[in-house]
This record gives sequence, structure tokens and C-alpha cells, in this order.
Amino acid sequence: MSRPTVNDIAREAGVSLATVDRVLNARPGVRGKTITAVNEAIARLGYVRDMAAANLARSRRYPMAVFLPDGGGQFVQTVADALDEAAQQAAATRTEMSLIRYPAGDTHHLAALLAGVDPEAVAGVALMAPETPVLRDAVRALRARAVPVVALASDLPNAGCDHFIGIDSRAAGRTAGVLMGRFLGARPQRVAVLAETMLLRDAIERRRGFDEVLQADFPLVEVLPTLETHGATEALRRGLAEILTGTDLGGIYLLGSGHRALTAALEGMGLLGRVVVIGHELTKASRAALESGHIHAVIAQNPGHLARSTLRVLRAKADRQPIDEGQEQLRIDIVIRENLPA
Amino acid sequence: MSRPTVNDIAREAGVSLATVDRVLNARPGVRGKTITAVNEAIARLGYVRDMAAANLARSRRYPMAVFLPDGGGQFVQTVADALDEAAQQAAATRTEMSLIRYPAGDTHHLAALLAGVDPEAVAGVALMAPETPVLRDAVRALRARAVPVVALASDLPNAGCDHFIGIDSRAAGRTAGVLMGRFLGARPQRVAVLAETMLLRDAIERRRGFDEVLQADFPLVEVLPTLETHGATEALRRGLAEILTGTDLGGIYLLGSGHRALTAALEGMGLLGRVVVIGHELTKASRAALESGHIHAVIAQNPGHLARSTLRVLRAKADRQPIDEGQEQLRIDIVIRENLPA
DNA sequence: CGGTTTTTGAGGTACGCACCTCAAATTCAT
DNA sequence: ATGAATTTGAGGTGCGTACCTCAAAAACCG
Repeated sequence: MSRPTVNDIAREAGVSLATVDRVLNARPGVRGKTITAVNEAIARLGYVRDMAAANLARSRRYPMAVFLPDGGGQFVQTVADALDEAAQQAAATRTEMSLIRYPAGDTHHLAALLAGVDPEAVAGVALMAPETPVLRDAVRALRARAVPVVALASDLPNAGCDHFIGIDSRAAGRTAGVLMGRFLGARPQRVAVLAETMLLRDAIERRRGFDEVLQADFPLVEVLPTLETHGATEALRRGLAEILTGTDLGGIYLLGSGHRALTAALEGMGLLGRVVVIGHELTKASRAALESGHIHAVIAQNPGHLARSTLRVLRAKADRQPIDEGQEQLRIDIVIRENLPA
Repeated sequence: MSRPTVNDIAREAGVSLATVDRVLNARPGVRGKTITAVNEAIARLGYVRDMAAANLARSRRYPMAVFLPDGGGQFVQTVADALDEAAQQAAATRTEMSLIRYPAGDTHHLAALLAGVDPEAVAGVALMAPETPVLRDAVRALRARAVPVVALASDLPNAGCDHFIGIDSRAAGRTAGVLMGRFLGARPQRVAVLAETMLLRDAIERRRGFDEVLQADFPLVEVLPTLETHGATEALRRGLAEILTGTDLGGIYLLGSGHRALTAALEGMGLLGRVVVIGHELTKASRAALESGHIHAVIAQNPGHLARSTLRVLRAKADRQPIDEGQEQLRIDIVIRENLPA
């Protein structure tokens, strides 16, 4: 017994090959009754489309465009690398990718780039960007031109994207909160929260999740107001010093990037390894800090998974095919020194 | 420009299609000089053989056989389900899978099954089994008959498998150890270790990793000898009670399965939620226990990833193609209530 | 040099599917 | 019932490769 083919379906359903083809590829001009009959035959025979052959026959290409902020920190670079690697693999299914960088934060620039996307030349768009009104409109316009759009890492809930690929920031914050609470133990302690900026939705959501958990489950822990560093190492150092004059510090929660700066500041203060530090995203810096014991846990999303998921989802959207939610669901990874991936 | 094809190579090398084909498929009847010329043309054009088209032309199928223990606990069932799902997906690339169960622990039976594998009818074999001499020989014999073999979840280091798909048990144990140490805090505490049996390599390795970490980094924690329950709820209850008469218990490390029994025993003793419990593998039982706060962390490997990886690796081996190590590397997942996947 | 062996070329069929065209059959509305 | 619209069938071509046959060309041998 070999696998059933389209011919077998045609015979089984009592229709012609052309009709089976119309049903399989959702082409118009088939009665509902016939569609049902064909689908039943498909189910009866357990037919599975041979994607390799299908793609070969189509000789269709899937040029995808991915927009990433330029200079958005280590994490962005990690994602870019993962995307490049995923693209190499995906080339086997004629999925191509061009990575386009835009000045970080300049959503006007990005919106202009999106406006210039040619639906003929681009089968799908993925973007990592903060949500602004300009960008929201740009995404809407793109989708109106039938270009699938997915949000990467940071959701754009009101832009009407086809999909969001990333983890729930609030849940990630909750996870960080539980770890912080447990690592601190059952004594009264204070926790500082650091962020480059609180303007990004992600940071706000993480902080919210973090607070929720600590308030509910670890009442002995006091979470201090967020210290915004705006990327300035000096501001970080000063802020930390100020906090430390008033009181003892049990832990530090790093909402965004800045592992390197934090490590430097802590070293200067002789605090390295004496404070529980929990951060986000696995980058070269945070990995090194984990390895040397300077930070204790990182909440991360697997960049490889993120990248492959992005291309798969865009491909599915381009073909108007359903998405395997289970496979595309990104997990909230907890990374400590002992389970650092090689 | 699109990808070069065999025709492009023929033109570039100044030979005919037939000759290119002979070179590509290592057929005889070509002068060394010509072979070199063709290979140079291939290199110059950066030709990559389209395996999809090649296999289509060969109309090759990939029937894989996966052997799982019967009655090996919830985890095995979880893996089986994941494999079924992965097989459905993989069917699109003519990869088929048959799941074969053997009596858990009966490696003689399994060895007999492996001896009966027909290399013509099976493109690859995956198996989850403890390593025994009989099995080792059976695996060697299979590989001698040119059937790729991969080990699933539990490694068979001396059987000469083509690949191991799973996580490093020792590292998993270390991860559990760090979490236990941190969750317990900086007070002197005792930790009980439970296992159904210590005959399996996995359990031994986990325990070793666990001990290593606690000895080195958490000297205040005393790890008690392993309590083997042999699957008997009553033995578990008695053993725990015995431990509790002597001393206070800070934590419990569950080396293998048995979440349900442990929860029941703890409930009977009024200890639910008052002891730090860390276990392995995410199953229905351990998930429920995490949700209700009865256990605090689970060290797991993603069964979906494991399943997809298994089929991908077997397929690559069958085609004698290289493996994307990055993609096949399973992560050691730390799962707590807050990052339970949906 | 002729004869033999080896190498090469030309061309075809097949794999499973997509996509196209044109005509025939069926259904629908009036 | 009649014409129009819709639905279906038949058949073809091509995707990139494998594998086959037969004849032509080239290389080799003594």
C-alpha cells in the first residue's frame, strides 16, 4: 500500500481530478455538496498532501520581509542571527527572507518602509516594533493590500496583525516574580526594578506581572519604584547607590536589556553575587553573567523557535493555510546556569 | 536568479544531462577527468540538490519505527501522543511512523523485535529503553544492516546509536539541585529523594547531578539516601513517615514518575504545600500538581520538540544528510506554575 | 590501422502535484 | 422549456530529479 494520491481521491469521491484540485486549492467554481464529498473522500483515505511535490509543482517563491530595529540591543542581534539561520533552512521550501533594519524607535521611518512594500514582491512581513498610531495605520494599510503581517517579540494588539509571535510579557513578569520571591526566601526584603525606559509596552506588562505575584504570594517583599536608566550607565550607578544608602537590597529585577551595565555597576559596589538578580532574554551578556553567577535567572524566549515560527507562520498565512497553534506557541523559558543551552 | 538545476550544471560543465546525473548519483562509466569537471561546475554555480524533487523522483518513502515501553508511566504516553502528532505533520514529507510498544523493562523482547526489523521496510528506528547488553548487541546488529538508530529520552551511550534525542540527565539533576537549594533558602534543611527504581541510568545520573550541586553550593542542605518505592504507594507512604519521625523535611526530590502517589501521600500527612517538591517531566499529574501548588518545579523536556526532532533526525540519517545540531538540541525546561504552557 | 571497450549524449518516462484551457454537462432562473 | 450561468470533466504542461535505453563518439589496445 502506498500513500493515496489526488487520483485516488478523485476515484473515491467519484469526481474528476480537476475538481479535486479545485477543492484542495480552494479554487472557486465548486458546489458545496461536491466540496463535502471530496473532503469526505480525503478523510476516508487519510490522504495527506505531499507538500514537497506540491511546492515543486507550484515553483512559487515566498519572499518575506522582516523589519528589526537597528541598535536595539543584544537581543535583537540574537534574533537576527536566528532568523538568518532559519532562513537558510527554509530555503528548502523556497521561503526567502530579507532582513531590514530601521532606526530603533523611529516608527515613522518604519511606517514609510512598510508603505513601500510591494505586495507582488513580498509574500509576508514580520516586524519587531513598539506600537504607535503611525505604525498601527501602516500595518492596517499593509493588510488591506493583502500582505500578511506578524508581530515579533513585542505585540501590537491594536494594529490587527495576523499573528503575534512571542511570549506573554505579563506571564513572563509573573514568572520572574515567583522566582524572585522564592530565591529571596521568607525574610523581609527589598527589590529594585531597573529598566532603560518604561515607554515600551513590554516593560510595563512585565512589571505588572512581577508586582502581581509578589504582592499576592510574597508579602514580605517590597518592590521599589522602577528606576529608569535611559541607557545611561551613570544614571544606573547613581540610582542604585541612592537606593542602597537608604536600605539593604535583596534583589534586582532587570526589566529590559542592560545586563552588562548592571554587572559593571554591581561590581563597582562590591555587590556582585550578593544580590538576587533576575533579568530577561538570553544574550551574550546575560549568558556570561549567568555563567559567572552574577545573575541568577533569566526569563527568555527561544530565539531559534521564534525565528522558525516566524517564517512558518508567514508561509502559512501566505498560503492561507491554518496554523498549528501548538507548534507555534512559544514557551516562557527559565534559564539558570545549570540549564544554559550549549 | 533562481537556484541552479542539473541542466545548468550540464551547460556549465559542457557535458550532457546524463553525465551530470551519473556523477551526482555516483553511477559508473564516467572518466575521472569528467567527474572533476562536473564537480567544479557544481561548486562554481553553488548548486544544491533539491532533495524534495530527488525523493519525489525516487518516489522514496520513509517508514520509521519507534519503540516505546508499554506501561512506562505518563511520560511515555505523553511522548507517544506527541509522536503521533508529529507523524501527522511529517506525513507531508512522506515520513511515516509506526509506534510499537514492548513490555517495559523486557529488553530481550525488544531485542527480538529489533532483530526482526527489515531494512527494506524500515528507513529508521527510534527507541526508548534502558541499556542492557542484549539491547546493545541488537542495536549494533541493526546498524550493521544500515538501519539508522536513535535513542529517545534515555541515552544508550555504548550501543553506538546514530544520535541521542533527549536531555542530559546529569545536567537535569543539577538544575533540580540548584532550584531545590535556592527554594529552600539559607537554613539547614533535609531533602528526601524518591524514585521508583534506581536501576535506570537516568535516575542514577539525575541523582548524581543533584548531589553534586547541593554539596558544592548549598552545604546547609542534607540530602537523604534515595527511597525506592518500586511503584508501591504504600512503600512510599511508609518510607516518608519513617523519615519524618526522625526529623523535619524541607524538600522532596522526585527522580522519576509518581507525582500522583506522592501528592496523595503528602496530603495524608498534612504536608501538602509545606515542603518544596521538585520533580521531572510534565505530565497530566505533574501539571495538575503544579497548578494546585503541590509541587513547585518540574524539570522537563518538550515532548513536541522531542517527537519532531526524532522524525527529522531519522529522516536526515536515512538520506545520509547532516543534522542541524542547533535545532535538534533539546533544552532543559524549568516549569513552574507561572510558565506552564497552555 | 582495425577492432574492442569505455565513455558520453540524446531522449524518454515517471514521481505527485499545480495550474491552465476548452468543452461538456448540469443546474438555475424565468 | 429555454437560454444563461454555473459546475464539472478531460487533457495538457511543467516543477527538478532519477533512472532507463540505445546509439554515437571517443579512448584504448595490439
